[in-house]
Amino acid sequence: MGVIETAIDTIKQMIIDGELRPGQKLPVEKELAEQLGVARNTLREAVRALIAMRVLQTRQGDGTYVTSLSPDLLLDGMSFVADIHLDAGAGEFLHVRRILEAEATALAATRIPDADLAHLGDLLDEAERLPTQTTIDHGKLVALDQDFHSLIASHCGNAVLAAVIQNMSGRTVRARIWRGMSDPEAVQRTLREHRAVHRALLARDADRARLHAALHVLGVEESLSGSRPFAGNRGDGA
Amino acid sequence: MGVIETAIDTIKQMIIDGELRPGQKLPVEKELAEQLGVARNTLREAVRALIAMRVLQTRQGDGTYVTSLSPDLLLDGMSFVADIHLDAGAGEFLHVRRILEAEATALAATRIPDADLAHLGDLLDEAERLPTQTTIDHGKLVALDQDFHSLIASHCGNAVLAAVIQNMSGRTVRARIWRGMSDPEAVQRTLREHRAVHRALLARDADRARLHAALHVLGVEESLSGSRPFAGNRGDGA
DNA sequence: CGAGTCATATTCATCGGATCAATCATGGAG
DNA sequence: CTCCATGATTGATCCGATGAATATGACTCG
Repeated sequence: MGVIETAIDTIKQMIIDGELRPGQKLPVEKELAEQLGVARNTLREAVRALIAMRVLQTRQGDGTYVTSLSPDLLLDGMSFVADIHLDAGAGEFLHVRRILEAEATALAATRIPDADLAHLGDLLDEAERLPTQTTIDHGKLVALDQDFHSLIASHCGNAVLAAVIQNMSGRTVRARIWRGMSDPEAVQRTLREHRAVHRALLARDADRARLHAALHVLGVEESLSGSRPFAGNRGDGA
Repeated sequence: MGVIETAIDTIKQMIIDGELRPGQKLPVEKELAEQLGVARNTLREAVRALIAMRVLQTRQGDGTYVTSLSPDLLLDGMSFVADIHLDAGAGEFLHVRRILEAEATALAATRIPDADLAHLGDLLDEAERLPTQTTIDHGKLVALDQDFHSLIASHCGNAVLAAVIQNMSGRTVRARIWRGMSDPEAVQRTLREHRAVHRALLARDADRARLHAALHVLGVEESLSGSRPFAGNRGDGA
């Protein structure tokens, strides 16, 4: 195994063993490099890898710190994975999202505060006020959609579950889904499904919430796979 | 944003845009560095970060290549996240695993080939033959456990789902779970649950398989949270 | 002519050092 | 005591050099 890989694993193990704790400052580059027996430049590449996976964080002029290591932070690299598989694996990601989101919505039914339920209603109101005749403001719709699902997931009582859902469909995927809804009717149907989920949550009915959430994601899956094979096949060219 | 972050995102975007495809060779370090307008060492740190997330792969003396980008490859960094949260968030990871594994097992009930069903039976036979009286071979049990669940998940027909499940509990987590089973009875119970899942799969009964899989993971959750608060609290010392 | 072998070139891996930039700590001025 | 300037600390970026692994092409031998 390469020197850098070894350095990465050593630092990882120091964290797993509790030798390095969240928020703690690491030794300065020069010192840590000597401690691990590698050159400073080599250590930097190891640290850089851990920064990329949100394990470490550096502040120039100050030092290098261990992040909070919270699941939502560490799992947010997954959205890139989802983005890469726009073409082939989008359906598989959506299927996982359907499974998780159904359960998370059911869990949220008995956990989400009234204030946030009201806020969900506001989001739906805002989405429905957007003009859907000719020019659909996809950017705004995507943002509202993301807020809607994100707010529900965040109240499922499980931070890991919420984080995985959040990252199961990255920005690119979500944007593409809404962009595919050139048909205003499809947009309306999606908003109706959101309403149904909201009503189930208002009734604090976990089973109904689960069903409507699953149905909603399933609708997206089917609209992607079956309906319009013409949508966006730009092939491989530029 | 830093120079390196920019370089990372640029390469990422090149992949998302299809400019770089799986298996394709990147320009040599010197050339790519000039193309991105950074020093070679800086580019190396960007490449190193992408290597850490399994997006790129280098072969000394040959070049740098884009990996297959398959979900199981890209998602396997998640196991480290699970390993980090041994103490606090183990239950939350297990809950997600329960949700996903129940569904994956149900899906596998109608998809797994007969040959693999037989192989599952062999794994269970082998586990039951292990002596459980005094010295429990945890390493072997962990390996068999991992093989059992992994084989089922791999036949759910969804590579993303299988990959997420696979990484939802890393090696460290799984080892700790089994190590916690100092009671031979707990081991026996776990093996009985495996048998139940296997029987449901043999009967090609998706509903039964889903229930038994969920119950199995739930049992692990409950044994971790409720039963023995004395287990392994070595605190923060060495 | 074909297969195996070896020298060479290419490429990444690692290292050490140099310079710049951001932040912090210290001490003095008001 | 507060505010600000200055130097010290630390990471960011860059450059160049050497080592190690691989591929490529030429060469030899059968």
